[in-house]
Amino acid sequence: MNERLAARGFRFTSQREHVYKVLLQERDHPTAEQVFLRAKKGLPDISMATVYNCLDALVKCRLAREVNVDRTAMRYCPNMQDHFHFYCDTCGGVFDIECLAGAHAGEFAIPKGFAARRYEISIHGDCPKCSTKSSRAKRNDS
Amino acid sequence: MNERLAARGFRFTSQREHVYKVLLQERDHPTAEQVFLRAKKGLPDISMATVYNCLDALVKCRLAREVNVDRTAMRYCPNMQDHFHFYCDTCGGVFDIECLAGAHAGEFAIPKGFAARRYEISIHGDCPKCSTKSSRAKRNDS
DNA sequence: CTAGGTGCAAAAGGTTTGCGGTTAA
DNA sequence: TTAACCGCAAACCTTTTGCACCTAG
Repeated sequence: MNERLAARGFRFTSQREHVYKVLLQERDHPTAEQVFLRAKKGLPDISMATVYNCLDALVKCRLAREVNVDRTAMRYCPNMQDHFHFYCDTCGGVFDIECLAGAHAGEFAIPKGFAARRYEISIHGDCPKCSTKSSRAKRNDS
Repeated sequence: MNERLAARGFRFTSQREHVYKVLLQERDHPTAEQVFLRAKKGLPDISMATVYNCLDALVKCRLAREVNVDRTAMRYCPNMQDHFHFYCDTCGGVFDIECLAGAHAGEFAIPKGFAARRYEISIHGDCPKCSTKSSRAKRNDS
């Protein structure tokens, strides 16, 4: 990662290294706060601001992506392959969904004149664990 | 809209009526604050909290949708037909994109066990106005 | 040596909440 | 009549910023 940081003019610091390691360790799309709590185990003096700074640096040098779900806290994802996300309505988990390469560009009726640069697809529903649970429980929801 | 509100146990109030009218009037996906400013013209004493309450009621009784762009303020959209959004990177505008009915369900390699309930597709790029402007200007961006 | 990074605390931006008074049904 | 709603202000949560000190290059 040193080269990646350097390529964009960022310095290599122990905090950035550690935050990246934390991100790679448990690929569950943690929020900044979750990263902060995990990072503190190895680097007890790290601050929230530094975690944000480190995550920002990782995003800028393309070692991580930001993942947005509704208005909840930003989540971070070190999977840089082209992929989408599945959001579980029940447990709140975020799962990577592989993207069938280049399959989408022509799919939408984008009116003339719009210059599309980036697609983002989110799929909401129940993850395998929660979908078997809820079909067993047959719970009544709002 | 009275029936729609009543159907979900909401009362019909002048504030809710007015906020809905404001939303229909200018379909540019305004933020709560923009709705607030526009609503004040007709209802000078309305408060931000009430605007949030009204928008929330409209969303809950399916007269409006919430539209999320990155981490900016929530936007509101009274177009209840199935559609996606195009976000202009240059002017920040949000545009409705018609959805080719049911065209997407099979497109993604969703692993077995995931129960998809809702798809959300955002397309980022330049709107017609900005894309002609930028091709004329040939500006160097970050 | 020094530009950039760190940690802290305080502020910002968007949204939600608690509360006393008001109103639709 | 009364539960729901309103307006206000204060709280809340996530993210950003200002600043003094520190450190990688």
